[in-house]
Amino acid sequence: MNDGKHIDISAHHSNKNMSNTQHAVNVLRELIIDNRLASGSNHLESELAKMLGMSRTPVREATLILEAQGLVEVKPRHGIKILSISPEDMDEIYNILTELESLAAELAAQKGYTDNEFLVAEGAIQQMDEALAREDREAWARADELFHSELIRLSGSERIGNIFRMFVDQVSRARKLTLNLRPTPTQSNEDHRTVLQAIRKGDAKTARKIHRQHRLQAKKMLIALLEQYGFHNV
Amino acid sequence: MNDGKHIDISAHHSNKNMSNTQHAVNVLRELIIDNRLASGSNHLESELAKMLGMSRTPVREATLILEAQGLVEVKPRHGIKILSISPEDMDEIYNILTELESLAAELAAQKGYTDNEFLVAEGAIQQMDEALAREDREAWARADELFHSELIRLSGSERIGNIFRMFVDQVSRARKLTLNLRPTPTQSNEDHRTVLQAIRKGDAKTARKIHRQHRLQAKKMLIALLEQYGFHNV
DNA sequence: GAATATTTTAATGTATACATTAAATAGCTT
DNA sequence: AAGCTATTTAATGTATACATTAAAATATTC
Repeated sequence: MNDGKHIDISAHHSNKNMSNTQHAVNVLRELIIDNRLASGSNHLESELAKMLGMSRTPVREATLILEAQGLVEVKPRHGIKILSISPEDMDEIYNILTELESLAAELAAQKGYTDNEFLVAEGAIQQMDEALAREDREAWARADELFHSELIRLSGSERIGNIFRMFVDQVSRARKLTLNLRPTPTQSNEDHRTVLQAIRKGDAKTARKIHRQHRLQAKKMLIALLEQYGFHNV
Repeated sequence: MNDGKHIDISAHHSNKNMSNTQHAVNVLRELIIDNRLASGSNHLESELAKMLGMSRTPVREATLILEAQGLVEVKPRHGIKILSISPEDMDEIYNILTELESLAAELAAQKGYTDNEFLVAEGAIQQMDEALAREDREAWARADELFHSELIRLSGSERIGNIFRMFVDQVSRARKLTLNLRPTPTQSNEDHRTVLQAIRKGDAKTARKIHRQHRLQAKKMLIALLEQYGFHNV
């Protein structure tokens, strides 16, 4: 069921004090969002266990956790399926992310943070500017991710964070795929600046509104790209 | 770690063709949301396994799934902890439910459903009226739940549904607790009618707005009750 | 030869034995 | 007796053997 290709699973995870189950979750998650375990592919428990150098037990546990996070589907006699994402899935997920992030922006604005709480978010915006200036899209994407997760962090809601990360993982492959197909994201940087400014001023309504528009715009663009290039299952 | 009290786990689940793991998830979930496994209590794997009449393996798998759904916390040497809900948690969860349901209302309105698609939602509203008339709060709560989950169903989004159910489960005990403490929910019935009317007319904006207000109002009332009665951990 | 019944196979589901390890306890040392 | 160390204990974490079962392969019937 696998081509036997060697897969480097050393990853960036210090296996120290970590159960095999947790390690399996981390490694499999990384393999999936990096598209090294191809979306749509099926894998036997024993295959994954062999690959990860452990027995089936922790692998089974890991796949159940990953299933709860929407990354795989465990189908009794057909192996563990790496779920793919269609334009319709993107629409669904971005709708949810839009709501969660808009809520996060609103909550962050209501917190009355002091200036030094925004250092990371500001840094992210600056990195985005710099990346854009030298046309480094990878760097831009990393900074963009940082800004968005920082926004979530500033909301102070652990639960929003959990759901957010879950869905960001689900769309990760599609995001990477469109990174070099999309137009230069100048508007994004502008939007982020405006949102952060509103949060800083405690203007929850504006923060919410602008961020919402920002996300809806991104959704529209991404889905159009996926459809234009015929990516029906990423 | 348990008082040994007999617990009826026959539940309403036909164990037919269902794995022990799935069965354990269903039974434990029900015991938790019914408060028969007290919030805050800790339980050993072996204790739960004995209670459910199966080995530790499927119980372990079940607890991992329930942990991913936010109902328990698996703490290595302290057992499986049934998570309790504070007023702050309620605030967090209701904020998320508000966004998800408002989104669902908007999406439902955009679907252009025909009249017979609203039969269940209408039935729920009617049941709520009847329950209110005879002051049967249990029946009212059931019908209210039905209306809300029907709204989610009408959104057509499986993912919204999954997250929705997850958080509804998490607040279930608090909800039951406040059911007989809250004022007569006449406004709720009115709101539901208005939202459904907007959805029927395809007025997404209104559906969203009214439902949002409806939920924010409910949140405020519930949290006030919890604090007023000193329920810091439900 | 197509359709059906039977056997085989291979994967998952489950129980259990064992390994590991954090906490509790007992035993020293001063 | 307080504080440290060693030992014991009990729970989780993991591997593995076994049970179950869906799918595949084979045999059988007409």
